[in-house]
Amino acid sequence: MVSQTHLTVASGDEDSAKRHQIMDGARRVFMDLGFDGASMNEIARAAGVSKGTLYVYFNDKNRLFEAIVEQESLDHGKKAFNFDPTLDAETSLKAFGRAYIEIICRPDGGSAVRTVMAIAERMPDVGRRFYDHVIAHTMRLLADYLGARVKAKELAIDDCYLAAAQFIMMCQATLFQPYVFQVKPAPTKEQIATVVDSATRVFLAAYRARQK
Amino acid sequence: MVSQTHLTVASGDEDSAKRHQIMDGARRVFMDLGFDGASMNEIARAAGVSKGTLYVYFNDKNRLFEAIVEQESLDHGKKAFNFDPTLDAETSLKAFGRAYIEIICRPDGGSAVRTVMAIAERMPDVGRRFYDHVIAHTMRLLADYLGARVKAKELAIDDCYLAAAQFIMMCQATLFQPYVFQVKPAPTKEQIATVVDSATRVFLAAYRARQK
Amino acid sequence: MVSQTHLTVASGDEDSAKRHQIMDGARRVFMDLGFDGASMNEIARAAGVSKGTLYVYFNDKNRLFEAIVEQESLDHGKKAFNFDPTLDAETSLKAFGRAYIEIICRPDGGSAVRTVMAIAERMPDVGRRFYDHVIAHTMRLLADYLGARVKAKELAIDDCYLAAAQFIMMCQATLFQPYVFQVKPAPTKEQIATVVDSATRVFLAAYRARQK
Amino acid sequence: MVSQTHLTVASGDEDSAKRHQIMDGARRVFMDLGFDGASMNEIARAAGVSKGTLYVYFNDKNRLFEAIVEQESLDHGKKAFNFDPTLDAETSLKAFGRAYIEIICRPDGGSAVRTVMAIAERMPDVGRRFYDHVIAHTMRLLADYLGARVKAKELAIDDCYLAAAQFIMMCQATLFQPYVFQVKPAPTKEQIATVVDSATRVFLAAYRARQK
DNA sequence: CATGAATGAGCATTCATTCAT
DNA sequence: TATGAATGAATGCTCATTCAT
Repeated sequence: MVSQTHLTVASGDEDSAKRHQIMDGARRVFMDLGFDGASMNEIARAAGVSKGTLYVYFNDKNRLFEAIVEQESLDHGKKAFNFDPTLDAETSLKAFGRAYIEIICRPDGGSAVRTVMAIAERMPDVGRRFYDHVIAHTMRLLADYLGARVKAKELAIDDCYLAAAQFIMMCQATLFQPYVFQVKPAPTKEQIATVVDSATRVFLAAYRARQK
Repeated sequence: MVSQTHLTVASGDEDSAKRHQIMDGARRVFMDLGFDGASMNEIARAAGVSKGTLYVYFNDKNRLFEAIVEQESLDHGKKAFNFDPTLDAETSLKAFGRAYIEIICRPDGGSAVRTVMAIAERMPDVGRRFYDHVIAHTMRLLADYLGARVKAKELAIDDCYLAAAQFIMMCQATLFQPYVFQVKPAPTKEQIATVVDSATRVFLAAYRARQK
Repeated sequence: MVSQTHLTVASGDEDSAKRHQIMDGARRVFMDLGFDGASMNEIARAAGVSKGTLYVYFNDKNRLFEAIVEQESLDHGKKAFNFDPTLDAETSLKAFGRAYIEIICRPDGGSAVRTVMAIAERMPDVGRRFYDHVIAHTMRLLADYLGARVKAKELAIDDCYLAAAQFIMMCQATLFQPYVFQVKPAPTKEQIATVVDSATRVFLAAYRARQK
Repeated sequence: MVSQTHLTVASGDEDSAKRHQIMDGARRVFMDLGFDGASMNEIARAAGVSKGTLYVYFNDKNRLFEAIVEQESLDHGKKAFNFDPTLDAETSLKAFGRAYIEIICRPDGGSAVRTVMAIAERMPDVGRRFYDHVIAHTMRLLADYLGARVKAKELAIDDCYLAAAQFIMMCQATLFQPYVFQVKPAPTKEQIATVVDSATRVFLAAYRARQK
């Protein structure tokens, strides 16, 4: 039995409906307005609970924010980018690239990155954990896959983690930054396909094992 | 009662010494603490002027912030990454890549990206202009250089802007995000060299024109 | 819907075990932290009941506090400082003085005085009743005893109530105020003896009947 | 030049008119309602300034309260109970006793004792300093005077400090406690005279040197 | 033009109280 | 009857902004 709030152990557990309701409202407000821009008043309104109730479930604004980022991280981590190590690189990279960009360029995806990045200086732990769970985690998954393809002699890569990062970054080219800086709306599937395909081409040109 | 001194132009010029003094102080505070974290009090202290004086030169906090981002954009734009279109790609790309990463991963450089990104949802114009002047501008410069090298038959590229973006993104791989999420300090020159060299290799593997 | 359980008498009796349980917890919290410093939450915890139950037995915080002060008064009043009107003054005064100081300088005794005094301006009735039941009551007991000794020709006193007050106040000299202002801890039995003995000496020097 | 507030050094010094204005308003509210009962809003209203201004002159509510108690202590300490060591005891004691009771039973005087006593448990330093500057200080003055009269062979006292405390406490008999518990209004001069005269009589009966 | 004292709306947080279960 | 989740008014405090000097 995990007692998570200090005084009044709030209705049931970490998984109470109210708790979810609060986190849902808070996520929207935090992601839209940033940590400082979001007021507990507005969060309460968005969540459809009273201000007091917020504090029954979360000790303070920081803790509420951290809980949301943590949740976001877990959700993200669960999106298993099902890498099949026996599948060929071109197919896998394209599929992964599309899925990845679709996630981070969805309203909430981008906002989470932006929101956490914004607060990282003042809440380094939050930044660190988010980076590790969301960004580095994905890179590690991809790196592992690449390692498998190296073993399978399809690819020739020295530093698989660096290569994974390169691929992920290339997939974002011309898509993520305009989106996060509010220059363009979320990219269409076609735009994503174009960029991811190009990234895949470049990647394979450099890293495909030269067959004899 | 005739109001003459309303718009941005206040006492004297846009270029008065006081104005610069204020902007210098404000830049430091904004970049360190973010828009919301920066208080006008602290800005006044950092700038060495009184709080009232701030409002003589800038109508409000937003305008002061916008002026600083604008200035930052211009400064950045002036950093002509002197591309010599006659120089070969490998040399040019490596030189550019290193200079670029050193800039965006310098404490203040990174903070500007982070700070503007953080506020982009609430101040879309600021985000847009920053993106255009700083990020897209650099990509266009690189794209133009790449175009020249295509013309010179050294490179074979369909979409030079996309290619430019790919290169710039690859240069950031494993460097910029850990830095901006406070996971790692600013990268050393050696780390930068390693990543940029690898990006260059990948890039050229894909885009070097096949000599007959 | 007939509301039956509104006034002070709730579940069962004024003397129900729950009621006592609540008052015991509340007394500790109120005396430690003062009226404003005590929160109903903490009182509920100290009493081992839920917050809601507090309101079943007491209409509100004020009423709970009043009930406790009343109880305290009654308890205090019951501490019959068994004056034997046939006993000689010196013995009786010393015994009474020691007992009295030990009571008001015990952590809880002093806290009650302090706590009630603190709130007296905002809850004059509470102050009045406490003064009457606790302080004046004791003075009257002592005054009555002194009256008996006057009748017995041992003492010569015009205003026995004033004399009683004088003795009681003298007993507190250098003991009660440092204690209540947190300058010194509760006095030891030796310190009490010294001060009470001195008070008795002064008192008798002034009020002992001059024997023919 | 004493800089007393941290950021904006408030208008001039510790003695600025505004500061006094705030303290005057705050004193009334604190003494009437106690520390917890007084809200900064009400204090601002009573002082005729805005809430923000309160915080320009005092870091927080505690500091404002402490400043007032300190001021009260100083004021009290300055009330030199001009003891002339050559004057006879009866005259001096009566004069002192009346002056003393008039002070501590004046609306504000009594409230200060009550207010400080009430908070002493949570702000021990405040209690200690008040006790030392106000209560013990006066006792020391009287004790010194008594010492002089002992030297002059008018009085015979072992422990002058204890004797001083006894006299001061006796003067309060039937006056201070009913007043502070809101049972009676501040005593009249006649009531004070009666009690002080009686205290003096008792005191001298015990402590007058026996002339041969 | 420059100042900095003053403002008051806004913030995060607490807590006495209510009420469905 | 007893609970404890939920409430929302009130609190201490901050800070962008104004304005008399």
